[in-house]
Amino acid sequence: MPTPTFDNLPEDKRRRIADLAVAEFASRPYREASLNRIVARAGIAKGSIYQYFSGKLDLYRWVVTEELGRRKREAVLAAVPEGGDPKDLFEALERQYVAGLRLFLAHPRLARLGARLLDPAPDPAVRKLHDEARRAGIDWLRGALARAQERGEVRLDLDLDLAAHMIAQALGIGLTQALMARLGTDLDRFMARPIPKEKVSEIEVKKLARAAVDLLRRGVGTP
Amino acid sequence: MPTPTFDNLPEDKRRRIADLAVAEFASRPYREASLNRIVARAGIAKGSIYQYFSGKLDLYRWVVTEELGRRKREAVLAAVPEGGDPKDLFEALERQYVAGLRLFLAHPRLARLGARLLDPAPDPAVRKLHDEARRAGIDWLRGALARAQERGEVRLDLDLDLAAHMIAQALGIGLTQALMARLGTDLDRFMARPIPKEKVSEIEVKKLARAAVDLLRRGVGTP
Amino acid sequence: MPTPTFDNLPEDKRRRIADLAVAEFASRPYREASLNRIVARAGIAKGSIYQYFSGKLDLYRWVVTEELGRRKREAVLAAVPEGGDPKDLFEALERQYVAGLRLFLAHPRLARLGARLLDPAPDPAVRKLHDEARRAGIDWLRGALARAQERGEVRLDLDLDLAAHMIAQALGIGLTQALMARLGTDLDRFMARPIPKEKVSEIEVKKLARAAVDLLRRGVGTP
Amino acid sequence: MPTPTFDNLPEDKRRRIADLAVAEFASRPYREASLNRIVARAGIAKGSIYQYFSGKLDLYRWVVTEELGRRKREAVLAAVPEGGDPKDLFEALERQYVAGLRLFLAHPRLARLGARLLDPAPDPAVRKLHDEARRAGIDWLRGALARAQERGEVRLDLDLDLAAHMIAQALGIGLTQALMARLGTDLDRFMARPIPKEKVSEIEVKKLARAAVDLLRRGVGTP
DNA sequence: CATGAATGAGTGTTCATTCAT
DNA sequence: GATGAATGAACACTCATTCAT
Repeated sequence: MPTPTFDNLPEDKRRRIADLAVAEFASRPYREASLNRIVARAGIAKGSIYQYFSGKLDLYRWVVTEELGRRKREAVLAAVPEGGDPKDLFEALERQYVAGLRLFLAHPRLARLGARLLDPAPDPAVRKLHDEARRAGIDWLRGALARAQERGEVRLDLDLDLAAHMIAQALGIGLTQALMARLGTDLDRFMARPIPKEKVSEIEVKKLARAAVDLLRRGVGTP
Repeated sequence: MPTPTFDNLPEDKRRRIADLAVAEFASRPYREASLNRIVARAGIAKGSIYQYFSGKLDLYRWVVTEELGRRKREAVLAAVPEGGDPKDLFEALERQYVAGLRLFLAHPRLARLGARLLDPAPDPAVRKLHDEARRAGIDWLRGALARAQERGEVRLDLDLDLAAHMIAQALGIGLTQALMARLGTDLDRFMARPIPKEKVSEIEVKKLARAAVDLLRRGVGTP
Repeated sequence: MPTPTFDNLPEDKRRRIADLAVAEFASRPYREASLNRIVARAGIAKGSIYQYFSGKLDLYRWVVTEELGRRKREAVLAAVPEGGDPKDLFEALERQYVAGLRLFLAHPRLARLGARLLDPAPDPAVRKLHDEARRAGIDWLRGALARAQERGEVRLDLDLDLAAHMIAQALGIGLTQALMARLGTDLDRFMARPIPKEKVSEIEVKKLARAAVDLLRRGVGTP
Repeated sequence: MPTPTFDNLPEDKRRRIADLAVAEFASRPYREASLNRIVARAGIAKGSIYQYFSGKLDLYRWVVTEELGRRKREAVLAAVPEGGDPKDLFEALERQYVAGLRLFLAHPRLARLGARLLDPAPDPAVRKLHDEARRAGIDWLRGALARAQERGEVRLDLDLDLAAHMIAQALGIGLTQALMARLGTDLDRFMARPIPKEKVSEIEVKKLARAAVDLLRRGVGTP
């Protein structure tokens, strides 16, 4: 976690460092990501990054928890206002995935970083971090499914564990990949030429999220 | 692809090298995987690996296509005999995933390698390899869905593209992760202490595959 | 020097090896030239080259003395018949340089190899070889100058040693470079796309040799 | 080009590295020159050289342009004061070559490096560097000849291109080789036991340069 | 508090040569 | 006589981290 020194940094410097770190860790697995590149691009001294964080791992941990989490929350909040409370789990999930896809379109690097966070890492400390993130996602989803089951929205014979794992993958990565395919590109080309910001995509996004959640509703919902 | 030199190697030496290569590439992303480690563990000279393959990429390509492909095919074939032709897409998928989970239990490293094959790589050549593998999987699945749709097994209003992407993720990674969770372990701990080879798992495996495909059938099948 | 084994080789195999060796040693300084490349391109076994020559140095020595020498002699002989004996040193030199330029145009690799033979080499054995070749050239030229001096074709106050060194360089490399410049190309581009074989060059070659020797005649000839 | 880090180095360390780099690149063609050797002799860590230069090519480029150029300029300046403006091209050339020979006697490695700079290199980037250096020398010489021609110092029917190429070779390499021969040694033996710094050589040098330029004057000068 | 020089282990790759078959 | 597998030293280059200033 960042030292007070980092927190006291001028806002723009702090932002620059954070953004470059996100970009670096998004573009390569942990080990291959390079502090050298980050400090060089940020225009700060090599030693300085060690004044802000205790090392590479510390910076990474901050980036994938605090920074990524904060921006995810912002994205979800920004998407909430449209209509009151969701009427069931599926509507809630739909909203969430719309928010996720929008975040992805606007800040593909964050989405990429989120995806990296899920795959297994050779380094034990990093692996632990990733495992925890993955587990947290699954746990939240299973909890949501359980509560929906109690409300009668989800069929009683569903294997919640299994469903949580499948849904997490299907809607986490599967959905964004489907969106990429629909836009006739792929994740990497999209990241290279970031945001056409077309209106089309907004409609597309909603349609996609709806179709995905529809598939889900049939699969796990009460008949 | 391997040189004749490699093909002419004594069977046990060739196997040792192949297995160590699988293990190395399974345990780390391409860039971090180390030829040094492979040759050291294989007890061969550094230069020798270049007698067998034209370089790291060549070895990797062989490992993830030929070697991984061969053992996948073997696993699927071994699982076929149980009962005649599958009666529909869902039964076919169920068999396939049973075979996949068995392969995973017996050779977790291969499964891991298969998973690595799906995530994006910084190196362009490697990325291309991964992209092709991913695309091939998706394409096969979409084709299967389309044929099933014609046979009336899949509802007509289904977005095949979206479904293919979601199913690929849900059943590829999601399923094995669910299995790990069920066994009270995770991928890495499982790999470290490889095969309890419990009978339980065989039953578990079938139940899991059935439940997963059931979810699928409701989600995409004709009502 | 080649073993009897090499001499007994079928003509075409021997030629193939010789030509590829010339090409390789022409394209890179000794140390960088690769036996691996030669045997690979010749389609012979790695060990075979050691049946023909005692090692890299031996092959190189043969290539730059026997092989290069033989082809130079052939070129000079081919150029002789035009007109009887040369009437003085300058006419003799002119003929020789015409022959040299023609050889260069027809077989740039040989010329290149000849040039490489002149520059200093880090390896002591190779350096010795180069030194001897250079010295031989200089000595021949000084001898020719001395004889011409006795015949009254060269002024008596000329520093023969100095003149020999200067002429060797000026007409050896300088002349071919001037030719390249005239053809609007350079040595490397010319070697890559070898022989336009234009008639123009024949005239150009004679004009160039004549102009060069004219310069020489004024510089060192009797007034 | 060197990083600020290199420029900020203590003078003696910087000089040590520069001199060792000159020595290394002078003694071997680019590819064979070894950064390992340089750092080992300089007593610095392998990584340090990459703090000073972006890589081998960068170091080489600096050595053959900045470092070699600077010392050449110094040598020429040091030779200037003797007598006012040169009265014609030939006197100018004579002065220049005296300066060159002196530089060579005092710092044979620099001269050697300069010679290496002229011969063709397998590596494209290095070749480009060498080509440019060679072309610059030829162009300067042709320009000087053209201007002298206008002043009536050079005969009008001279082929300037040809002459420039020949003179460049004759006086560049040919002259120093003649000097070596005169001193009864050769370039490599001379470099190994560097500077007898005999007074003889000063006289010898002037005589040699004069004789060479005399040859030139007759060859290209107006009758 | 910022700086930036120094480090040394690590990477993939190429090479000439040997020698048992 | 031909083969081709094995070798290990050498190469340029990158990296996270330390620490004196």
